[in-house]
Amino acid sequence: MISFTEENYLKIIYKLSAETDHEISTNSVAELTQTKAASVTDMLRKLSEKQLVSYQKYQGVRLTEKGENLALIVIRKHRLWEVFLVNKLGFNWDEVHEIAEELEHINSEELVQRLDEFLGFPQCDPHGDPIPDRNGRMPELGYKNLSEIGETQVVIMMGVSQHSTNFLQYLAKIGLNLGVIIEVIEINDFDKSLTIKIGGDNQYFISYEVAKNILVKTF
Amino acid sequence: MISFTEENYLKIIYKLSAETDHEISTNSVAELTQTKAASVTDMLRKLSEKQLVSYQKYQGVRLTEKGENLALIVIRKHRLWEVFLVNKLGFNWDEVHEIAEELEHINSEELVQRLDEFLGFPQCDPHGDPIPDRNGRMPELGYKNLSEIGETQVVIMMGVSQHSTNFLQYLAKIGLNLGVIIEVIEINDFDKSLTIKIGGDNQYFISYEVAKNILVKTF
DNA sequence: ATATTTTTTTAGATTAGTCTAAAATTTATT
DNA sequence: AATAAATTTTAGACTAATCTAAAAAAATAT
Ligand SMILES: [Mn+2]
Ligand SMILES: [Mn+2]
Ligand SMILES: [Mn+2]
Ligand SMILES: [Mn+2]
Repeated sequence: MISFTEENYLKIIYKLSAETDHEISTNSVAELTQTKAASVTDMLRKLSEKQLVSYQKYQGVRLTEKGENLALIVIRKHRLWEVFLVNKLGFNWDEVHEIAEELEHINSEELVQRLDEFLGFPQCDPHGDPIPDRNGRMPELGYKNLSEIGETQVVIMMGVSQHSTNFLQYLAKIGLNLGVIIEVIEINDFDKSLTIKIGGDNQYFISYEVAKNILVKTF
Repeated sequence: MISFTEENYLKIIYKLSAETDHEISTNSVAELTQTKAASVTDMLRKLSEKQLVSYQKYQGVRLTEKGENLALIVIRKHRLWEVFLVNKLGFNWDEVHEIAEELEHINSEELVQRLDEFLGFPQCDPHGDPIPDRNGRMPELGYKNLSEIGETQVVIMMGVSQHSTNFLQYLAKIGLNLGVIIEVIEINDFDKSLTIKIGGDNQYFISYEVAKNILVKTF
């Protein structure tokens, strides 16, 4: 069997792997698990024995197919529960991440299937992240980061790629909600910050850092 | 903070306390937690330090008010999740106990409140067990055990006080479902076993052991 | 090419929860 | 009341997950 803790490591290695095709470093895992590098080394050896990651000391780590499948199952559960919390229980999208961090470890395939059905087989979670199907296949939603959009283009906001309460509440404050129409007015060459128009109305100035974490759909 | 494991001990001590007004023995706790007496002793000392139980060595254990409140919160969560699984996800009542054993440890008051509301503030779970309110007060449902009912009396089945899959599937087989009408035809003096008529139709012979675990409402 | 810095691993300890085997205490039986 | 039996606790050990401090390896800078 796989423990709660092991599942968290797999999920975090998966997330880091999405951003690079190199092996993942011990330190970067330590940062996300909020543990020390020494603890990560121990866990990597254990996961490696279970054939969930391939790991050579000093060379970083990579998920095996088996490890990736398990990671995707956990992510599927996390995102389905987030949909449940928002669509059925009426939570705000900035309130659900922590609860889903617990719910994602509940162990029952039957439960996940029935939950999926109960929610109407959603394609993405309240933050716009795609939900893997029962076989771990991620639907391709084709969203882009707002930071990749050129001047004068008009897009619809579909999600975020950062879930911290801070960030989500900042977005709410300036009116960046799911489904709003965003026009890129101007991009500052120097720091890539941008001026945008939200809903054809208010004009706002946002940093590159913020834009990078906003998912949009082009027309 | 209180751990998953500690919560399970509290719940089990609560359950045992309902059947007696003596202190609870180390061995009886060990049996329900599926651990050894030595492990229970360790845990009782720990719970005692946290003021969740009162415990003197060799004298058995009893919940403090604080411990009882925590136990009731866990039981509330367990039963609400069981209602969710049956009423919303369409599980059978004999399939939900194990899953609820995991869900009951999810930590969020807000979640429990919203779930309660979403379910329409149910008074009892799919097995007929009362659901404590947010303050830990158990609704008084006034159900009796079928074993206490006299000959010729007619009652409605409202629940069970034993949740094992075995038992529930046996009930399903002979047609003892929630809401059925049961007439006590004859009680055997010797072993207290009884002959009953289910739904005005089929006549069945059931043991005292079974009757003791069936909750009924009189007219 | 060395030296310095950073990253990673090892060594040794700690805490929670569990176990077995032995000792202590309580309960039951003669 | 003394002995036997059952229950409970202690002692000592184990595993999972973590930590700090020191050692080893890799990356970077001179
Ligand atoms: Mn989340
Ligand atoms: Mn999400
Ligand atoms: Mn149950
Ligand atoms: Mn129940």
